[in-house]
Amino acid sequence: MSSKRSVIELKAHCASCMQCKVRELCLPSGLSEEEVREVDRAIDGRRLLKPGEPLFRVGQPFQRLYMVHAGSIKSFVIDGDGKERVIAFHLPGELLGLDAIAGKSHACATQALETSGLCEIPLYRLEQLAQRMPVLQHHLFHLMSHEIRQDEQTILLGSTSAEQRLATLLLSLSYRQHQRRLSARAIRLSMSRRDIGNYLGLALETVSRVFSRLQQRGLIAVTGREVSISNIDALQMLVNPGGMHKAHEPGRT
Amino acid sequence: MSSKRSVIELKAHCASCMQCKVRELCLPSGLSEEEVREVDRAIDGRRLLKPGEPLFRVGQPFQRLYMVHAGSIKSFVIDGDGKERVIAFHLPGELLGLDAIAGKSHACATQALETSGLCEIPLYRLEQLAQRMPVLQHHLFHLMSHEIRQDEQTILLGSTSAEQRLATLLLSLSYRQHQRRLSARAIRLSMSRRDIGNYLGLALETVSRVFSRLQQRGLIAVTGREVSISNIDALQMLVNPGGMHKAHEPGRT
DNA sequence: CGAAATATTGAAGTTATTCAACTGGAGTGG
DNA sequence: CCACTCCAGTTGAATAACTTCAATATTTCG
Repeated sequence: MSSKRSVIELKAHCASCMQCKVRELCLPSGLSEEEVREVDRAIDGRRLLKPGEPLFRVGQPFQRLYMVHAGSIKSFVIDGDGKERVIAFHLPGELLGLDAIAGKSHACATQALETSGLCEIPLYRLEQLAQRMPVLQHHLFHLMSHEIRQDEQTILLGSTSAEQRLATLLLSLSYRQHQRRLSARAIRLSMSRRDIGNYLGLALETVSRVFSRLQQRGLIAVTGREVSISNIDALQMLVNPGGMHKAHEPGRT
Repeated sequence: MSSKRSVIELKAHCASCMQCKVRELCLPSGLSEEEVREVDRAIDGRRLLKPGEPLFRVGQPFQRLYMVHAGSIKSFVIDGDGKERVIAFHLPGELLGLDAIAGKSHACATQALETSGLCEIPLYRLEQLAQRMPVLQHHLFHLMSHEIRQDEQTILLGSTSAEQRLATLLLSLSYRQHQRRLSARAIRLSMSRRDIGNYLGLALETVSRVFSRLQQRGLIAVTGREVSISNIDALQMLVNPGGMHKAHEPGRT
């Protein structure tokens, strides 16, 4: 049973913040050993999600934040026509639920794209800790600011072509893998073409066509959900013609 | 001199947080009188901007947050082709610069759409105060969460039609005016058709055409930058067909 | 292996963009 | 006070981009 094996793996990796791979991106960033242990104690649960399993739903009362530990998660809403609209894809080290602090209940739903592990942290515990730890308080502001920055990047997709949108997504995934010490060239997409379309505001057929076009032009190599970036500079140029400065600092997805 | 008169008005209104009209939306929200006075003392300047005047630019080192006190502000970036892409319009009571905490420098530029007043608050002062005032700390998280929520709403525009996009903007402006105890029906747009297009990801001609179409169908009445919403329910239906529940809680712009 | 889900590709149809002409109001100067 | 200019906005016609519908291929998984 792959699920059982995953649980074991998860327990091994996620037993404590001290050994966590995404520790630097996560809440403990910048804290002393003792402080990390305190944060660790504030975590009131770990969850393992199977592919497609929901984490929380729209309107569900907000209780805790979730840190992605492993795997990947999509957040989305369902519009009046019943059509899904993806807001973001979340990778390990990214915090979920930040948009729910303001409204007391979740504004979007979340679902695992693959087997994923998450750490659960009640907000009130976090606020208590932040009250005593200026570094943690600042880091929380930092994390939220980062989220805003990423969302702004995503907003800008609205006024770009289909090719630019997909290129932006690929570069974002590439950059975030790189941040996590994974290959910046080889990407395994955990989401379907439909999810990508829903995220980028394109029909899934358009996504498929753009993949083909980018491959034909030699920018990427695609095999199903395996994408290899052959010419990262050309992709950058596509996203931001008149490339300017700025070596590498795209956004989340 | 309209500028001089505005300065006087601004000084009168903005001299202290205690009498500020947007106090409930702003930082003092939920604080005791004494605490409000402390926040007031943390404000290290007020600025008056004339129409079109920039507040900060992309890449400018981040130093302080700005609270819109009066008027309206747009935030935007310039892409590689030199084209402007508007990220948001900000009304009184909204905090600017939150996206810069993470990157140490501003990710977008800002500019006044009309004569506008702002309060400047250094982040480090705010963090110091939040360290001593749990309510303020929580309110800051709340404000940032709200910003994230709004940005998510804006992201969703990417997958909608031109009509839905414009309707969403109008409803957002309407709601925010309502929040500020102004008319929810009569809107005076402080931004040009071009700005609206850049924000919505549409050509300015399309914006103009959609205004005309919505007017023909009796949903709104348009006279230049004066827009009156005639049928708010129909507008809601346009944005969210299969209207569902949810009386009134759209987003920022 | 076979069924179901996912992905690709083509052709027709829709929507929004672009280019271009025109309107109307605000401000300037004769 | 009117003519002139400039800018914002509107409208039309042709074009380009994306979507939709439909058929086919491929992968996944029980």
